[in-house]
Amino acid sequence: MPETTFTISELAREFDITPRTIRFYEDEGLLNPARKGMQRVYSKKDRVHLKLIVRGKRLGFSLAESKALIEMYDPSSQNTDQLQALLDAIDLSSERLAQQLADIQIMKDELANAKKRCQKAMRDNKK
Amino acid sequence: MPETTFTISELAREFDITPRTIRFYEDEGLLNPARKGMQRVYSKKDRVHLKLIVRGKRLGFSLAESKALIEMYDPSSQNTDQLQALLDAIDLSSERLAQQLADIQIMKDELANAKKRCQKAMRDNKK
DNA sequence: GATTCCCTTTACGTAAACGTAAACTAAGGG
DNA sequence: CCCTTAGTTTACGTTTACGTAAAGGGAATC
Repeated sequence: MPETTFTISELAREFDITPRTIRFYEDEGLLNPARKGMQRVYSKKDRVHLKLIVRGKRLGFSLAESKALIEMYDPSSQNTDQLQALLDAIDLSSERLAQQLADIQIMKDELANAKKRCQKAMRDNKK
Repeated sequence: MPETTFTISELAREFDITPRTIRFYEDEGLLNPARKGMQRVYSKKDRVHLKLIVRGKRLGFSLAESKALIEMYDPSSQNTDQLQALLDAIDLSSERLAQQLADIQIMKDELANAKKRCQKAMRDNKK
């Protein structure tokens, strides 16, 4: 059976962040680990949420945005208005990702050009 | 002949930021507009740089990173060591973009799933 | 039983990226 | 000549996302 719970430092190591950071995410309402006495005990679900936060950070998402993403995970037990708001939020996030995809394509092209110019400059330097 | 220079408020409108923000980028060394008396006069090149900054922001780049990207634009007049450092920086940025590309793909899938669950929950609510 | 870890809370500090307000200048219109 | 409309500098304020002590609890190990 694979490990089913995690300590704070295990997760910190895995995601290359500090325990302080993980506790901060909890303060901000993005995580809700169980407790065994005083100590936090993280479930697989908590780990999934943390993974989402870290991935969001790489894409420039604020913690508030990542929090919204986490809340998209369990749409049950919501009334119709909330569900509609969720759908709208999902569409908004999708648009943002599409924009980022386009931005990345442009940047990749520009970096490729920069690389060529750079290599040319190096050749010119040699002579 | 298309417009060849721009005022600060023109650029602010175009990129949906404030003049304060543009001046701040100048303070940080990311822009170097000409002056006509006291007023800043932005060239097409300045505009390209600003566009790069704004795109970088959408991808979560810090201003320091965007500054580095701008400096990749003109690799001439650099010695060999600097050029090698530039090439390394370009490769690093490319890796980062590749990671972001993968992150976006995962997020898109997850959002699609969330959307399905959400729509299902709405159907269940109706009944 | 003292040391060593790993965990905890509380709280002040900090860097980045601007926002906001004050006080001023310079150009153009009525 | 006054007013309005950009633009300018200077400077302090604010939010986000943590960093960094300080002070301590609890279990294991020497």
